[in-house]
Amino acid sequence: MTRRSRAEMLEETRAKLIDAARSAFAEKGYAGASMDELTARAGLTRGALYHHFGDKRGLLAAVVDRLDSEMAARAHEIGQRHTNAWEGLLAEGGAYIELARDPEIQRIVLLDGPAVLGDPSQWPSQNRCLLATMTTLEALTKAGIVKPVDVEAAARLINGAALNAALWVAASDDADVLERATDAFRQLASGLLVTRD
Amino acid sequence: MTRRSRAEMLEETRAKLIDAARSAFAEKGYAGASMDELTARAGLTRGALYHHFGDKRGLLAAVVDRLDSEMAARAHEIGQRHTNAWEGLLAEGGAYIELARDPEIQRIVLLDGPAVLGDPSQWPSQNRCLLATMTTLEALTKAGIVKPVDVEAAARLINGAALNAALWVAASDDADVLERATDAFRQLASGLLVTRD
DNA sequence: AATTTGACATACGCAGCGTATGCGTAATTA
DNA sequence: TAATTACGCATACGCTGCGTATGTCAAATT
Repeated sequence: MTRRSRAEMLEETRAKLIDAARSAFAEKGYAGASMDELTARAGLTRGALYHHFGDKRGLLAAVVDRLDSEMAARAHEIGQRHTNAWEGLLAEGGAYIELARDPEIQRIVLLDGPAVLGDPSQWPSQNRCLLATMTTLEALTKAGIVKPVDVEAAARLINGAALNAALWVAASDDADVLERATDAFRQLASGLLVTRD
Repeated sequence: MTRRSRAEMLEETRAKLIDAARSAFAEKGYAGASMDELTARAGLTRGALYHHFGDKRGLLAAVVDRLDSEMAARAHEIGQRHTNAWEGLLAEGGAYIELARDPEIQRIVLLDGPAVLGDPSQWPSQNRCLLATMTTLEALTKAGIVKPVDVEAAARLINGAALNAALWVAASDDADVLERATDAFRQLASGLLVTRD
């Protein structure tokens, strides 16, 4: 049996709670998820929860922060794969659309998150996805590929469009909706280009 | 004293409840609003509420439907003011951004609505805003001003971008953010044009 | 005039959150 | 190493608030 320090145990408990909350929130939604059941499933009680996260909201914030990081990392990595920077931006947007098809991300980050925590752009996670897009856009303007635009504004609109599209894609069973959404996304984004297509 | 038929009373009660719910949801949020307090403020009890709307969710749906209609009407009317159809579309988008600055619309339609009722595109109101945008886009493509695009997909992305921008504008105190958002919106939308600017 | 319908009020039960409190073990100090 | 403190977590309690079952009375129907 490995000896475990107190700090290690603490981290493990936090992780167990976040994991349990992640599935519970995804399955039942934030309001529908019971803290009693959630903590019990993690082999703990509500006591642990309030000790670490203050309240139910705090737990959601922690879960959202986790998911937000994972999304940004994956999308940015996909964008990096492209040697062509412009194609990279498009791929990044497409990645958001695909990522947001994940039921966990939809329910927690896109639906319950904003309602409970308020506007995403004010989240302490600083909306890493947004920052990633801004970085990419910045590089594209400096390279003269994209018109000199307000980078933050453009990034927000692009992300908003992509995430909204994702909700649409996810809600419809039609298989070709994903393609329709990505196509339209490319067309819209081309509005930022210096030269067309 | 005017004589009132039973049907008139019914409509009046519904209206009183919807009005009360509208302010309550806007002020405290959906979860934070108490049905007891809400109905009492309207001079009624929860009995009336469950009789007319089934449950709390049903009441929210009714309120959202109301707001959705109002938004679509106002935005479309603003769009119609322009003789130039393309400028009309841009104005319509701009109108959404401005409309969504209304705290009631933000909180109820943009934040709580999706969380409680699910993806807006599945709402029974059929998202009148979306339909309005689609109609405008359809006309523009037929006129050869806009590239032949998937109208529904494009409309969804445009609306998503606009509504997201609105959340941003509302959350920041900066006065010039509204202008930055609308400018970026125009640039993005120009991606749909056959010829540039 | 008798009966039915329907719009609301009243009453009840139960789930679930937050807080106050208690307990035991690991860290700290001497 | 013995005594004390700190802290991670469990237990216990009260309160709010939703949904439902039931009651009531006036309007509509016959």
